[in-house]
Amino acid sequence: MELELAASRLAELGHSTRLAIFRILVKAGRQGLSVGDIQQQLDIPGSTLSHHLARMIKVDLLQQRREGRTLYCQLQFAVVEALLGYLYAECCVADGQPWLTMSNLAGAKSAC
Amino acid sequence: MELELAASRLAELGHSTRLAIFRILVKAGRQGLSVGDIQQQLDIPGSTLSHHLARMIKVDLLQQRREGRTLYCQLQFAVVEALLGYLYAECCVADGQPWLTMSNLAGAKSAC
DNA sequence: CGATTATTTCTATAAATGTGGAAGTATTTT
DNA sequence: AAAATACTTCCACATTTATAGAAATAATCG
Repeated sequence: MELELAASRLAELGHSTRLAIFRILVKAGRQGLSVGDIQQQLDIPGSTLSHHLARMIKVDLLQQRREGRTLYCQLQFAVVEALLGYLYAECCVADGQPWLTMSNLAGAKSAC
Repeated sequence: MELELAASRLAELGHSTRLAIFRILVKAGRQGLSVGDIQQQLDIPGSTLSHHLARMIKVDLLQQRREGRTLYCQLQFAVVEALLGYLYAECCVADGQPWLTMSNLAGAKSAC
């Protein structure tokens, strides 16, 4: 992933409402969650939510699929993985040696 | 790190100029790099660069230290680590099992 | 078909952001 | 002390973004 694309995706994650959506959708897993359910969890107007979802879709962070009159949002897990991979790659080497190691992350990750 | 703080930091990384600064400063390591050197690498007006640096400083992504008339910028590596750790933690579990594994990341990381 | 549900698109508006020239500040040099 | 260097702050302006009500679209139900 090139810098411009990574930046545009990070920018979308860089908003509290959208980061909250991201969290909800990670938890929801591959099958996703309906817009209405997301709205209920966030308690924001539909048009506002729709705006944020559209932005995330635009940069491929998520997808929607329709089932009847319900729209389900699913995270594009591969894209998220690529984005984190990009960041991680950027953080590979500082002072001539890896500074962000797997175990550093594992430490942070252990909190979950 | 709470959601609001993480979002504000992601937002700062979510701009191509600032993400470029981030890359440069990772490479520069702990001792950092002067504003002038960053400016030379990016080829942008000083006032614009200063604006972006100020934003990154505001969310603790970087620090400045003065040496004579030169200001050195250093990444706050611990903060970056915490931010990535937060993201990883959020990505821990999907569909009742870990989906972003260390080896997934290692794959992405191997590109560097 | 008309009503209901689910969600988006339209529209307006306020606030934040990005950009860069010009002027100002800090520090060193001569 | 004046000049030079290294930046920042101030300012103005254009663009983007966030928010949310109202109207429109899509799909199902009675």
